[in-house]
Order: sequence, then C-alpha cells, then structure tokens
Amino acid sequence: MLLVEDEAEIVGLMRDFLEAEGFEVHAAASGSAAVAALGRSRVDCVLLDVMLRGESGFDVCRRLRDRSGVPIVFLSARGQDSDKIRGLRLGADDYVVKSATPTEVVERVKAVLRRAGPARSAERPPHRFGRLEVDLAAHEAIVDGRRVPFTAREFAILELLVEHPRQVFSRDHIFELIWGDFGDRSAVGVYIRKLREKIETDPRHPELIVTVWGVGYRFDPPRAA
Amino acid sequence: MLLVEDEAEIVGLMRDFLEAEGFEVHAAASGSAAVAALGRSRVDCVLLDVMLRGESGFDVCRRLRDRSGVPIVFLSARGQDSDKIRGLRLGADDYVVKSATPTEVVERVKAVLRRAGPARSAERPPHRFGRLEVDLAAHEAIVDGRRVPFTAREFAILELLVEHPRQVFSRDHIFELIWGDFGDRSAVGVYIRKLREKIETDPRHPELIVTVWGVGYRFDPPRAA
DNA sequence: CACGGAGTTGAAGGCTTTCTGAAAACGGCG
DNA sequence: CGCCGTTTTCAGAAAGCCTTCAACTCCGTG
Repeated sequence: MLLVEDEAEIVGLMRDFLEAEGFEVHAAASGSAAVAALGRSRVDCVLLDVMLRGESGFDVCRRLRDRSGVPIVFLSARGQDSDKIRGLRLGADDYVVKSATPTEVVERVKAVLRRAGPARSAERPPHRFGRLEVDLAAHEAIVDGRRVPFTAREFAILELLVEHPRQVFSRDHIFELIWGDFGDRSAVGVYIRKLREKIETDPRHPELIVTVWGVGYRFDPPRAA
Repeated sequence: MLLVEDEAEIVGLMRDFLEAEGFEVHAAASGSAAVAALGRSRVDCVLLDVMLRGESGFDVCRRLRDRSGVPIVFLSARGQDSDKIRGLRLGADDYVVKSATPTEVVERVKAVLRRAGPARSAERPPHRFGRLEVDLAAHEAIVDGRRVPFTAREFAILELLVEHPRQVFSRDHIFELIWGDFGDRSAVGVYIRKLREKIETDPRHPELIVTVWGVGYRFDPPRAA
C-alpha cells in the first residue's frame, strides 16, 4: 500500500488505520517519490491525494498508470464532481473525500482490492516455467502436468518468488512481505521446505528454489524453458 | 443506451464513461420519460436506477418490459434487500451496485450487450460441463439429466462461479457481488453447501465446487469435458 | 579435522477456518 | 392474518493449517 500525501498529519492518521488492518504502508510526499516507490517495492494499491504541493494528483496518476496497472484510490479534500470524473477517467479505481472517516477509507481500499485482485489475475495468463506452471487465478500450480494444491501461505511465498525470478530474497525480507513485522523468522524455512516438497523433482537437491548460503532463497526458472 | 436516473451527479458520471466507450447516451429522469424515450429513439440497452423519486425502478422495469425486450441493467445503491432477485425476476438482465466503479458498470453493460446481441436472434447455448448443464436463459440447471430447481440466490452464486471456471472467489468477493456491501459473510458458506448438495455426486467430497482453504471457492469443470 | 553458525527436518499442539444442523426472521401469497 | 418456502443467523463440531521447537545436517573457517 503506497500512500501519496504531503500533509504529515494525514499520513500519520491514515498510516495508523491502514496498519491496524494489516497493510504495509509506504509513504511518498511527491509524485517522483511515488514512482520510485512503485519500482522499489511490491505495491498492491495506491492511495493518492488529489492536491499535492507543486503538482496535481492527476498528473501523478497518469505517471503511475503509465508504468503499472496498480489500483489507485483518490483522496480529495473537496467532493467536486469534476475531480471525481477526471480521476476515474484517468484510470483510478475509486474516489474518497477526506471528510470520510479513516475507517471508511480503509473499507473502500479493501473493496477496490477485492475487485481488482481477482479480476487482474484472471486477465493475466498463468506463469509458465518449463514443468512448473503457476496459475494465480485458480490459486494453484501445475507440476509436470499434475495439479498440486497449495495452502494460502505456501502460495503467497511461491507467488512472491515466481514473480521475481532469479532475485534473492532474504529470510527477513520474505517474512516481512508475507507475515508482517512480528513472529518467528524460522517459519520461512519451514515453508520453503514445503514448497520444495511440492515442486522439486528431488527436494534434497532443489533446482527451482535454491538456497543462497548466508543470504536467502532464489527462484531459478529451468534453463531449457 | 438509455440511462434512467434522477441524480444529476450520477447521470453526468455515467454519461462520461459510457460516451468514452462509444455509446450514445440518452438520459431520462422518470419512468414516463424513459418510456417516451424508448418509443422515440432506438435503444439497445437500459441502465435503470432502482430508486427514483416518486416511483420504484421495478415499476419502470415492468412498464419497459411490457413494450420491449430491450436488455435492462439495474443500478442500485445497495444490494442488501432482495432488490436483485426482484429485479431479475422482472426480466432484468443484470444488476450492479452503485459502489461498483463506473468502469465496472460499463463492463457489465457490455457483457449484457454481448449476451443479448446474438441471443436475441439465435438462442445462446447453455453452459455444459459434463454431467452439469447450466442454462442461464432458462434459469435452471440439469444434473445427470435430472432437472434441479434452484432458488434465486443459489442460482446467482452458481452463475457467478460457472461463468468463471477455475477462478477462485473469496467469500468476501462473492458476498459483495451477490449481496452488496453489508451483511454477514457466513451466508456464503451456507449457500455453497446447498449448491453442493444439489450438484455434487458426493457433497462430502466436492469435485465441482472446491474449497481453496484460507482463500475461497472455485468451480472446477470436470476434466473429461 | 573440529567447531560454530546457518540451514533443514520431522512432528505435535494450538488455533483459525470451514462445515453442519437447526432455528429464527423474512417476504410473498392466498 | 396465517401459511409456506426462502434467506439469514448462530453455535458447536470438524478439519486442516500455522507455528513452534528441538534435533540434525551442512557449509565455511581456523
């Protein structure tokens, strides 16, 4: 969740509410910062103030839209129609006035995520890597033509790795992305094992999910593919 | 495209979006105006607000239906009441809650047109999945050659699932699409059970409507089919 | 070659999610 | 108004996952 807003007070307020709901909140005070953040971390939704110092939220919206289909929710001081229409026409997904309670804003964000989530994954064809195929919409993977069921958590990690091939993730990083801030990091190892048991030909000598000693794990797509 | 709606703000918003998609939009603020417009210009689809000042959208729907088979999509503030059922029973073709984004509304309209277009001359064939056959037009399903009756709500969910094979829907998502924004999500589970009792060979071990633990439900068409 | 830390394994309790059965509320219809 | 089928709610039971933990193996270093 990326919050684009230059008033510190509102950032603090919204951050509190969003984090209470389990969102990981990144804040950006300008359009450029927002674009940078979008490239840096996995962002599932953008909450964007219409009025930023110096630039219009609409411009920012356009720039974000240019490089990502991420859901965008506008946040505006006034509830003028023209704003609403412009925002939605630029590809935003919803529009909330600031006079709404934070709780309400959070609800709208959740609604947008629910709508966008399945719809977007449905449009996207499954990821294919040789003998491994990951179908986000069906929440399932196909290994050597065989359908393999995954639990919610397993799939979350698999998805993370598969969407960033050959990128190393440290245990801590994975933990923060999937679990959040609190808990026992060793759980990551347990899930890596489970994934290997399900997708590796020989779990003892993993080829898809490899261990980078002292660093973390990495998903290596098969060469041939 | 005839838009029957008495709130100017919504008229403007929807008009923008529909026109951006190439629709020619006529607006009517009352039932009588709608009927008149229907007689005056060629209307390919009606977008009808359930709550109009003074009269119910259902009455308007009846009046429109009396003189035309034009596709009708209901637009409602909330899907809480049995609006949807009433609407569909009156011959409406789809039903969208206003909390949906305009983009989504446009999508639904397009879907209805796609459906209605060819269907009006040649009947659209029902969905067939091995031993299960779902006939949207007739609002009924045939399991193993046996006709099985469904209540309105049951069928709505069945329709949703069947139209998106192998796509996982979370409880929340289903609830929002069928019921609307408010209510007790646990109702979804109850209906899933009822569907399974009616279409599964062994409801204890469902094969058509499978549970994706921690995520939601998914309709899996039989392999052979 | 022995040591320490990093990574892996296996198994079990706790806990959340899901299912079940049944009763209450609702809405349409006579 | 009272009946009947549908929808919603609820609490208890069952199912299955998530976490934890301790023992074990592996890797790099001295």
